[in-house]
Amino acid sequence: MPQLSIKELVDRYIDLTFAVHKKGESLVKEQLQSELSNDQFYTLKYIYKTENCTSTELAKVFDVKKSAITAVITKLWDQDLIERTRDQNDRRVVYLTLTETGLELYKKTEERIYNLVESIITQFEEQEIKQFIDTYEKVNNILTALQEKQ
Amino acid sequence: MPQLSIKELVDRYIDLTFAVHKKGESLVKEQLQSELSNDQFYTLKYIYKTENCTSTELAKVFDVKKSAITAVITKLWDQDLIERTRDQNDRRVVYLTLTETGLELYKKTEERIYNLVESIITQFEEQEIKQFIDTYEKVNNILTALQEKQ
DNA sequence: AATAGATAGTTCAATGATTGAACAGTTAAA
DNA sequence: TTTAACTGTTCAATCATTGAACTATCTATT
Repeated sequence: MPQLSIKELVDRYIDLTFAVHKKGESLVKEQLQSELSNDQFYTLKYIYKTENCTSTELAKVFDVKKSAITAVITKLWDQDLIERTRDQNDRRVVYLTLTETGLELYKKTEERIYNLVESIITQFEEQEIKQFIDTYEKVNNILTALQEKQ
Repeated sequence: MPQLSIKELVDRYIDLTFAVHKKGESLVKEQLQSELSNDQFYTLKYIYKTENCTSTELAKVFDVKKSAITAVITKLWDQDLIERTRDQNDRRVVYLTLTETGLELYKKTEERIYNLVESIITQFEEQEIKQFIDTYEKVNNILTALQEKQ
């Protein structure tokens, strides 16, 4: 049995990250049923999950300029899906939260994504997928460290 | 020690796919040093790796309309990075290949990406990362099957 | 052979997303 | 108090993507 070289591992990793992401995005898109774009969904999700979420933070996480975030936010705000609240101590800062409508739409679509991912994950032995996600988390930490060195 | 529920696994998986992809894209972008956009790089890569690559295939893999691919291809073609060759048996079909310049640029940037990914992968025990990539491959296969059902 | 339908790829106008630069308002530091 | 830094917005310019119409070609049916 031939030993797998580092080169082969690297190649497979690069190809897989691309392929898995593309297919995932396309399946997520179906679940959103044109009510939201993928990016709009991820934005709602991030705001929902994050205490005191700001534009600056979103710009960093989504890796786009702040003016792009303003556009995204304004579009969601126009649809009454999110609220903007000024920090009373630092009046430059605007906190983003979901409105009731926004929360409802988020929860509804989130559930569809959840079901999709669950249907994938439950095809594995618990031990295998748990190990996978643990390693994935380590990869994420390594990437974070690499980025901060920058 | 509390048992990890499916719900927690699903949540972590969803968050990780998003986070890892964003950070990866941002690090790849640095390596490309504004000579190519990420999508241009992936396009060159796909053409390089694929025998008899066509627009239709690229549109499917990148999940965009064929007119978008025409735009991408034309831009690379303008820079003399790729060639278009008509199939002599079916004259509707156009095959895409890298020019010498395209191949050179691809190889140069590919090497930088390779070094980046290698520096991540070699932080793991070989057994752990090998297992990770095997499971990743299975995830990819499941996604392919899901997409084909569509 | 003649026709109709499917397929590969392109064109082009319209739409959307992202950037870059300038800006207003606010805070922190010297 | 002045200066510098920071948060977020505006707006014009740029770039990517779509949708529809189109050309050229091939396949299947009669």
